[in-house]
Amino acid sequence: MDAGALRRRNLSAVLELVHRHGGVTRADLTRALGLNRSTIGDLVAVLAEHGWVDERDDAPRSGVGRPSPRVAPSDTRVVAAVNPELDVIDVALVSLGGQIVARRRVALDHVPSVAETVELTAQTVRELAAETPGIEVRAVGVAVPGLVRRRDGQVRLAPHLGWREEPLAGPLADALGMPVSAANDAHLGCRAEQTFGAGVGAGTMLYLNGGPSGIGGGLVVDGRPMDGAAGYAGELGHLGLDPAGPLCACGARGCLEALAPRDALVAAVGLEHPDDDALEEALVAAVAAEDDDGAARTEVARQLRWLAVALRGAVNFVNPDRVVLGGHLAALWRCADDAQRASLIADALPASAAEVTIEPAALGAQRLVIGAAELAWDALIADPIDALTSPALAEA
Amino acid sequence: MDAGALRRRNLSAVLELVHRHGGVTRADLTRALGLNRSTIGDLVAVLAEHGWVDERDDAPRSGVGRPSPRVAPSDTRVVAAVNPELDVIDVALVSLGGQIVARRRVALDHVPSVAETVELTAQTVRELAAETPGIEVRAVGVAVPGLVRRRDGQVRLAPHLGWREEPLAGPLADALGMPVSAANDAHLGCRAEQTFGAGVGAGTMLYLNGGPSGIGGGLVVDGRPMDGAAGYAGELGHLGLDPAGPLCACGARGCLEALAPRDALVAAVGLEHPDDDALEEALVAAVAAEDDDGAARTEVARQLRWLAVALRGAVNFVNPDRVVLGGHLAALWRCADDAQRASLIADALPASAAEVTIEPAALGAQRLVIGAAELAWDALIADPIDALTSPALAEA
DNA sequence: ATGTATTTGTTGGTTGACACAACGTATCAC
DNA sequence: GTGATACGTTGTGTCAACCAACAAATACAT
Repeated sequence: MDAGALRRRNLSAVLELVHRHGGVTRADLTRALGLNRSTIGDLVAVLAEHGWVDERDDAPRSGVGRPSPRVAPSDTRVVAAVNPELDVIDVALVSLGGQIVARRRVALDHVPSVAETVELTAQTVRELAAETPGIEVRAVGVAVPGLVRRRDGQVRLAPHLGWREEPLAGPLADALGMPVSAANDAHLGCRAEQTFGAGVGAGTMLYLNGGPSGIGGGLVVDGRPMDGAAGYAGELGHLGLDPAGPLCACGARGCLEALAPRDALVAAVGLEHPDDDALEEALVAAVAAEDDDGAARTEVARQLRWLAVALRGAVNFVNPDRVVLGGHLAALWRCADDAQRASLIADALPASAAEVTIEPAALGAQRLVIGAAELAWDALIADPIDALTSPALAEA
Repeated sequence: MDAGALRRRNLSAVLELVHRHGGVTRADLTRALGLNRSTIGDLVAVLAEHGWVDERDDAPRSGVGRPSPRVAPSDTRVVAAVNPELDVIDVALVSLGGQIVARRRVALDHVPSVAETVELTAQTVRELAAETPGIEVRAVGVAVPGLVRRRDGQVRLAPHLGWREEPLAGPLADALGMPVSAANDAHLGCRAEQTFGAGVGAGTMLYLNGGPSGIGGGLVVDGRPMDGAAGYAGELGHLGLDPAGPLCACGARGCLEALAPRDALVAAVGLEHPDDDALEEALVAAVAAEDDDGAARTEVARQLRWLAVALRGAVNFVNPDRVVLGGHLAALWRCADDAQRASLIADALPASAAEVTIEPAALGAQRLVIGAAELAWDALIADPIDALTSPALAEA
């Protein structure tokens, strides 16, 4: 590691702190990084000069002494976040600090092909960029509902979209002329919750998300999101819990995903195609109702029991300090009573269970685009020097 | 990160390479670290001056050009590795590079208390150090058969030894006057296999070890051993696989550990208290025998099926590129036929299963002391500058 | 055997990043 | 207002790594 790498590392550390906190004072930076005031001033000056951060005088006064200026993310340096789904392509521009500065949901009347997705995405990103004067898009992150190979952004299998072995990041990078990364949507939901949601401050975090197409998740180890060998880590839906259980889409029996399906909850409350908020509301109401016939309450209790078995194994396995539940698993959590909540990790080894807190996801519908933006920011934050001179999609 | 930290980091990187490879040429170091020849020369000179490495002229000639001297670990700088067990305390001195330079197994006629363990260990370390002229012991690592809190080396629960909430690292550090770390034995077996055994080169590795007291394990993420929030990660024996299964010692039903116990294999081959090698030999023979009555073969097949369920879930969860099996699980692997071996991950998601290789552990009976030594080396390698001036237990 | 190409170690000077100390400035408490 | 506190700024110092030139040691070709 040479001196240049040292500079890069420190710039990266400053940028990361500004990103995670959405703005910090220079005094905070000196304390957090242990560097000299003059060095921090130098680092911030470099970043400000290139337009990555702005220095403002709006920091809250914290006590006696000369006030320290706030180093705030610039809203002219953004990444694009993309989330293709069944009937919509969700595109957003996200600034340092995780703020969504522009967003457009492109409605579709059919399930998009990869080629269509690439074209519509590129077009939408260009349009959004053109609408905001002075903005520069520097990278793209894509959240795909399926298995994505991290190193080249190849979609291995997205059953929902009918995609199989389709290159995605490459063509989109060609179309937009900037780096593109892609990853699994649940992974990126985990990223988002970790950075800005219910996982802030967690060291080792387990994230489980329940959606219409199954249960996915992510794992954070020592504050770093874990990808696994190829980027498929976190598929918690396919823990085998019961050899006598129902057949799962994956071909095995008794997967968590088959034992606690979202569909069953939807059916129990008698709704059609509710979003997560509507499902949660209906479930909480149904469980709370005294005159409930019991279908919802029974199904909730049943799914909670299986969730407990899965969590017992997973908590023993990775010893997390936080577990975050999203999608319909968050709905289960919200309508569980205290005894049910306690039972979720009651059977885990006491030493591991003692240090873990369970929380519902906090970011709601913005989770995936924020997570995708995190993915795009990764490389830029890790190597700000290269990014300073890299090509950008400037305003038209 | 200041310039001093840069120096520390580079010294650490050199030391780590020398450690992992048991000696490398200076030319290798320049290539691996991307530093200038003169810088490498300087770094090596510092380490050699303080006695951590030796420069020798015995490097294999690799081609034209001036030969590069080999930077080899010195065998005078060692750490102590300790493994208390039911009837023995295993103590070894291990040099950089993982070479055991001295070892003594202190036999006991009863299960030792923590106080006895501390005293016997301290005494044995001092004796071993006194036997070898010029040797300096700089740190201690302890492999404990139980749950150990990493940050302070407190034994939470070691049922085998009857220890519960016993401080261990602190008293031993006081007795020997040097830093002491302690961790779970399966964790450290994982460390050893990762660094010097079947896990060399793996990025994400899953390690499962089967022993008389249950099934433990460890997880390596991006080349770094994962501890979890408090150091209890890797307890793979308590994945819940069958709600109708037998009761486990942990209180839950259908844990892997209860479904694939070592005892059942021992009983099937009719041995009494065999070590792992004897068990493996007997199992392989029993399964291979044509006139086998089937007890061993049936039990092996049954355990392999449960192991497959556990591996399916774990492989889907963490997407490893390598799975290493130790203890009686290695014996299972060795006597499995090709179809059985393939079935171990046949049910995992194809994308994840495609990249994983399964291997039996390679290090045998030295695994735990080597792993414990790795633990002790950690801090020294991470911060060689401090270690240069730290107190040492020199020869008497 | 001799010369040439190749690779590496060594040396002295240069560069770059951060630390340090002194000073200027802004706020708070009294 | 005055002192205390905290912080930014500036010029100088220090340390680690780089670089270029040279020397040394080997392989290979003739």
